[in-house]
Amino acid sequence: MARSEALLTRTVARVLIDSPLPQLDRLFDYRIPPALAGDAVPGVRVRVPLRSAGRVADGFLVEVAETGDFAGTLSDLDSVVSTARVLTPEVWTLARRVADRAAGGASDVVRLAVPKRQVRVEKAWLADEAGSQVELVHTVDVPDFDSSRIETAIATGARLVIDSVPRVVEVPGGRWVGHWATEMAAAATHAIARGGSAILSVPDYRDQEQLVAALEAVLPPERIVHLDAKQSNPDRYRAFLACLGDIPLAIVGNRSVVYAPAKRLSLIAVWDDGDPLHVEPLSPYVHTRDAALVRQEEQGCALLFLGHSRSTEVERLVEIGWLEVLSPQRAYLPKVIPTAQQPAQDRLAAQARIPSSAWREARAALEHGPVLVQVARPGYAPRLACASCGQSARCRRCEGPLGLRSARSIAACGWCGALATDWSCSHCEGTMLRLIGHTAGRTAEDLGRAFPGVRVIIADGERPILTVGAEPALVIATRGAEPIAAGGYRAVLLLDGERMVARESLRVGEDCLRWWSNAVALAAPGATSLLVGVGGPLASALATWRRADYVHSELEDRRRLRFPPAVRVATVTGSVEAVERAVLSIAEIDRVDVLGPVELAEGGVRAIVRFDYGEGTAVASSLRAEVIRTATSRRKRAGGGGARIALPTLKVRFDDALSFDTTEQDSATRTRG
DNA sequence: AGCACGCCGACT
DNA sequence: GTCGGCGTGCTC
Repeated sequence: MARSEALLTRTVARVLIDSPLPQLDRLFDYRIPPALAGDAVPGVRVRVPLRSAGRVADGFLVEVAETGDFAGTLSDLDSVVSTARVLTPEVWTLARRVADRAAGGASDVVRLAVPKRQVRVEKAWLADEAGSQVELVHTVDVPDFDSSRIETAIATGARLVIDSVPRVVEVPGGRWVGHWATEMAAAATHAIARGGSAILSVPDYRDQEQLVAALEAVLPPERIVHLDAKQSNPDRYRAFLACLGDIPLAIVGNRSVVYAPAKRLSLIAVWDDGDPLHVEPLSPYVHTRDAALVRQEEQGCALLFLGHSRSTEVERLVEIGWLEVLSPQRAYLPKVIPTAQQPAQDRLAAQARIPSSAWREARAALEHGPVLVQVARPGYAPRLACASCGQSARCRRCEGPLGLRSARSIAACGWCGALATDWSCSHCEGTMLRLIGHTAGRTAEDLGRAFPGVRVIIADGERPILTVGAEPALVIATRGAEPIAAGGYRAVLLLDGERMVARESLRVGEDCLRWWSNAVALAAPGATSLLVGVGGPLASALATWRRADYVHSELEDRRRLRFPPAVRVATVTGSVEAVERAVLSIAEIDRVDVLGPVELAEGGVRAIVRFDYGEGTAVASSLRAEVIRTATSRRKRAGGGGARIALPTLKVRFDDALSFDTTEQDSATRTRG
């Protein structure tokens, strides 16, 4: 009796409206009419009236309460769309926290977390209540690692960085995969054997294929579920609903899999967090790494970052003690030799610009099996450099890259907008600037001709190839699109290092190290990798395989210059007045500094705001308030004549890895290959 | 976004 | 007198 009375008083439904509008990004209270009391439970999809009768909006019922915080009279819930409780409390909390951290809307995150409803799929799932029988799962030791460390991590909810073994291995079924995939799969068996689920996030489908192959070797098929963008809507929804069931699963997918409604989540593992595909391209642009960190904190599950190299973000977390490093039990040192750009003796090799030592090495290796040639992607934007020493031209004030807004204009800083009027080179004191254009890419035909009589395989974005056999072949691949060779490559040639290093980006160093390390990890044991035309600390970091030392010093530089990830950044874009007000709203916060604003070619301006991690909450909530204010109050932009263009409203983007780069090139070509 | 409310110009 | 223009503001 007391129970039904309690039920009767709990008649307020708190609802998240499914809308991208920032001013609707909060909970709305509705009365639950008695007829809906049974179905109106947290997590279900609902329809609610909004503003006026007749107008209904979709939403999610987030909680049921006795009283709301709304003073006026409540409207009635219109209907409960279905009894499936698709927005679990954990995922709701995660979405809210992640959105707040990025000054975005929770429903934008929920839209990534909960796929579009598929009525047929949902009905079938609701009808199939009887839990199917499941096989017992046996744990598998994490190869080459102290498995007890990973077991303990999963039991205690620890956070680890795993230096993956740079090898390829054969899994039952004859598939060759990266060793990292077997590491991740083995960790998942430990989570599932303890009765918990594992979320495994990889940047792209090529990685996913390897991981699924590794999982199939150690788990029964009904324990593996994938959730990714390439699936059809019904498949995706079916996989999503499967996560809600009682059976612990290995849930595999790309970036948005971190929001999967995993039952009793005990592990999140992220492969290669430095890959830009881990950045969500939709607002609020949350990185897999950040969502995973928030979710780990919230749910106390274990968190693993696996990679062949380390991002500066992960390095920072290691240095502040948030992550612990786990290395293989014995050191795997791939043989990497940096070679100078000396001309080849062979005429055809010289024409293809392959140094003689590299050519000899490849020639010999081709007797025994496949050889990988990694090349850069075509086409980088031109940059400004010192005319005498060739070093990239940097702003005297903030170290930003100089660029030309138009062909005849004066050089200006891409970050702070300062004009480079009396520029002089910080390396050689030269005062003349020169525009460096693209270097003609070496064609695959040129490369093939240098090795007459050898089969040539080309792998890039247009010609994706996942695997090649063990027989001799010259495999020419753009970075990131390298196929896996059965048994590993007999030699690896990293040809375009010089061009990759010349890319105008804050992240060049760590990116190059990641591209090269991932290619080197495809070599057979004992095979040589040659890094052509690159010297200095980057080359020696690769040759000594002490990549963490390099990333450490890179992070030191960023600290000195107050660049991310030593600090956090937010880009604020919009009309002059809107950006001005937004910047003003955070001016009082400690140690906030502003670069710019600079004018944008598309109209409007952009400022970059820098702040310490500790001030993130304050900065995000102030900027969010400004976004809501600009969206609500109609901008009256008379201007006299009536040139009232649809001015860009205020946009805020946190932690954009590219915000310090002038070449937006890579944002357009972010997909691999 | 939509949609209502509100406060000034030319209409039966 | 009032019908309707769109600038302004709110949505439980």
